[in-house]
Amino acid sequence: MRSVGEDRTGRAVIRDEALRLFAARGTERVTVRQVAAAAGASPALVMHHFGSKDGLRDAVDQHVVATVEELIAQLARAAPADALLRQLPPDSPVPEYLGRLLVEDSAAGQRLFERLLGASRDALQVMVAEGTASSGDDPSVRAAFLLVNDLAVLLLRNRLIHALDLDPLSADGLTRWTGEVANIYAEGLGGRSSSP
Amino acid sequence: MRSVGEDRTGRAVIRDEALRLFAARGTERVTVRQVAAAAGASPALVMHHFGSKDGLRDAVDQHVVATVEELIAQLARAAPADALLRQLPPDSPVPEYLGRLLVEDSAAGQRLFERLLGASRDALQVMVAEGTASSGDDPSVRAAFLLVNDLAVLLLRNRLIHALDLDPLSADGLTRWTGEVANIYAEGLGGRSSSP
DNA sequence: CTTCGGGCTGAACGTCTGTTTAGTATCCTG
DNA sequence: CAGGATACTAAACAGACGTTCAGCCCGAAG
Repeated sequence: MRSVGEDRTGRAVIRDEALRLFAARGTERVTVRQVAAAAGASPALVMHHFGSKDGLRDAVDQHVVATVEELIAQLARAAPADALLRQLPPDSPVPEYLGRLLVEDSAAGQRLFERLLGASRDALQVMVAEGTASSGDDPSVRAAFLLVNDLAVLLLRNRLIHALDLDPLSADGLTRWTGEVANIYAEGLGGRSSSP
Repeated sequence: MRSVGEDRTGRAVIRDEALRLFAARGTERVTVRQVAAAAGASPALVMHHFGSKDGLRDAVDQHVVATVEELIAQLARAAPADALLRQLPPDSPVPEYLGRLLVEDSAAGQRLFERLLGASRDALQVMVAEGTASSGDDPSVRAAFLLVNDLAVLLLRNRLIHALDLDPLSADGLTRWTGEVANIYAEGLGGRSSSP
């Protein structure tokens, strides 16, 4: 099955194609046969490697979570979550899959969210120590607010692309978005514009 | 099929039960047979009233969109989107369904998002006119940011419930959440606590 | 009373699903 | 070279799915 120039194992090819399809259409709307066809394999091979469709989904989950953990580890501290995404190729299916993972009621998604919330808490504490932020009346809620604001862009990316004609995860979009966010976080909604 | 004290039509019962199930599990994971059973009817009756499962989903979409439009209309101007949700019963399936509607790639969801973005723009302009906010360097992005921050709570509600042990849509949760948000919007992240 | 039409049902249909099975080719290992 | 694991396939299976169909029940209209 593997084509000549291909260095991934057949298992990895199937996993990657599943990731692409799951991200684009959602797990439920993608069949094992479609994954197999996209990977140039037979449905039975998918079962051979992953045991079941659930097993395939678990493997994709695990792969995406590992990718995200790696990104978090690279930017150890105080880096805005948006910046993480610059490290992914612009057509990566990871952000969209991540969105689905976080919205669905899966154990993997809940675990990941709690991990991210911890990272958000840490980042906030660093900023407090640096004097660039206050921890607010309710530090847990403040950290959660900062996190979900970053994640919202992921979850509503397609809505924003069509409504604003701007992909908030493109280079241009990221600049405009984070610019406005930094502005608000610095001085609140009332703050004078940075270019008055 | 209608029970004695029931004043809804059979059609409405099916639509409401479908809304409940779709909100909880997602459209794909709910079968026509499950909706029919929940409504105390036969699968064939669902088809009789809605033509197809897609027709049922369209009817639910339309009903939810109408509910939301009504809420928007009631609080004509400058009210935080969170406050809208106080008007719904605490166990209403509408917020969760709304979240799914906005995340999925449906035309209805896109239309609704654009409507909400318009409302957010209007609210921001009102605040600017009142002098309680600046329109920022990029008013469109600023309005979008404010909107998706409100929507993020909807989309990640279940994650927050489990991670913080706090439902941001409960009375208590809404107070804590909006308190922190108001704090940040008023003075930015660096602003001194409101109860020092 | 008859007729009509909408609410409603049980049973079936064809299709698609995830999965199993039995078997072939390929490659490493001893 | 023997032999056993591993990668892989075609074909079939059982069940669930959305949907269709023929017909029942019952209140309203003529």
